[in-house]
Amino acid sequence: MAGLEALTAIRNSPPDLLILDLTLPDIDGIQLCRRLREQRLDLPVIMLTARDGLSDKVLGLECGADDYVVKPFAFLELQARIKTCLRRRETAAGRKVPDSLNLGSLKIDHQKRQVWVTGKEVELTKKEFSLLLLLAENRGRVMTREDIRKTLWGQRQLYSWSRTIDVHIRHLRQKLEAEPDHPTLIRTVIGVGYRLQAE
Amino acid sequence: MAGLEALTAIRNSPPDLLILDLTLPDIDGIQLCRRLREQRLDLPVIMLTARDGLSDKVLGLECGADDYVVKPFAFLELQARIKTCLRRRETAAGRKVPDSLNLGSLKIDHQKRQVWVTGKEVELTKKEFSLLLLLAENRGRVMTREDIRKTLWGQRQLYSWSRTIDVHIRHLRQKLEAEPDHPTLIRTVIGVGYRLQAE
DNA sequence: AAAGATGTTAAATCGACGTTAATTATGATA
DNA sequence: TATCATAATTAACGTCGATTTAACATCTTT
Repeated sequence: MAGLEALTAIRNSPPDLLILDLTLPDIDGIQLCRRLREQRLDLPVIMLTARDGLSDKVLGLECGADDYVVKPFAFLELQARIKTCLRRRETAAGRKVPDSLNLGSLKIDHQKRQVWVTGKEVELTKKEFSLLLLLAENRGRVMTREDIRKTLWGQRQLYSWSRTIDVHIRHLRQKLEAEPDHPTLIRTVIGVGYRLQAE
Repeated sequence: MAGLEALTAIRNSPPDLLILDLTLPDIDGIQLCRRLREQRLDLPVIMLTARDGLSDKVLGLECGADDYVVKPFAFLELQARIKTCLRRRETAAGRKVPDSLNLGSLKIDHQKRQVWVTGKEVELTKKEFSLLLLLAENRGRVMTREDIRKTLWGQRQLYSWSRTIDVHIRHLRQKLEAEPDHPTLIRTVIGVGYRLQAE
């Protein structure tokens, strides 16, 4: 399966774990992994590759993979690593990540990537959803523009003077706020960033 | 350090991450790791070992280690794996303990960038917040105008005859003091600077 | 009282954010 | 591959609040 195809498929029905070959036809595993993270799809990823070079390993892990297995590998090892990954996710210290967030009138389903406001479903684009999720996961705390840039855009540069983030915020407000021009949910913290009002 | 010793030390003050050599004097790394897990000490563990045998790897991961690095290893790889482990922890476990300062009636939450006086939230601008934070972090001590200039303005020149700092102090007092004209919280130390009254 | 330091207020300047529409990128479909 | 719809980004400008300046007042110390 090609990388881009995979990305779509993953979004539509996220698997429990992803084993990713570093060499895919169109975009490589690292790119794919990065994209996943940028879109806040935080499923466990195991990188699988023939390359043994150190820089590959480091790159693989840096871009957000959870683990790395070099080909040729023993199946038992892969199996063990898969187990570890899944266990980690589950136990993640007992508090498993709830796949739906309820914040007053706002409800977010992490897995299905769906959002409701006062019971009515709202359609968000990819970027909008990622942004909302970031804010929601850190509700109450201010997310600086820098935080947002790093998380949603990663390597690909987004210049600091760009108004892209503002535009997405605008769209979110239009879709989520009762009065988009007097936002109560997504607050601006001038000179710093945005904060989603904690319920 | 021997394994049993370590176990006690870890219980007493759990580190952020554990790098465990598989070969320790009394009980080996795998044993130690198992014990940790039995005791619900869920800190990230990276196994470090000379043995490259498959069964060791599998054992290591099975017993609850988060990752496994074979000696001799490149420091960069270890570094990358450490990063991954910690990142995973951060995102999985969600929020860390917020570092909030409590100074009598004044409460400051660094993370949320919020400030309360006698339980009521007070809105501060960026400069006001930075200034307050500087004073609060050095409460009891006098911050000279020089200190303040260096910290809040850095390179960018702010002439010594400028009244900017005073104005910000004024604003803080208006927002924080019971009687802004008779400040008790932010005291002036003439000829030197300002001091935030230690609790 | 004089000099130097800080306090105070309002006005000027500056910069951050908001907003809309146009443009470009993306991805699906034929 | 060409086409089309939709999403993401850029450009351009508006608005408003934050920060700084200016001018003068008041306090402190000698």
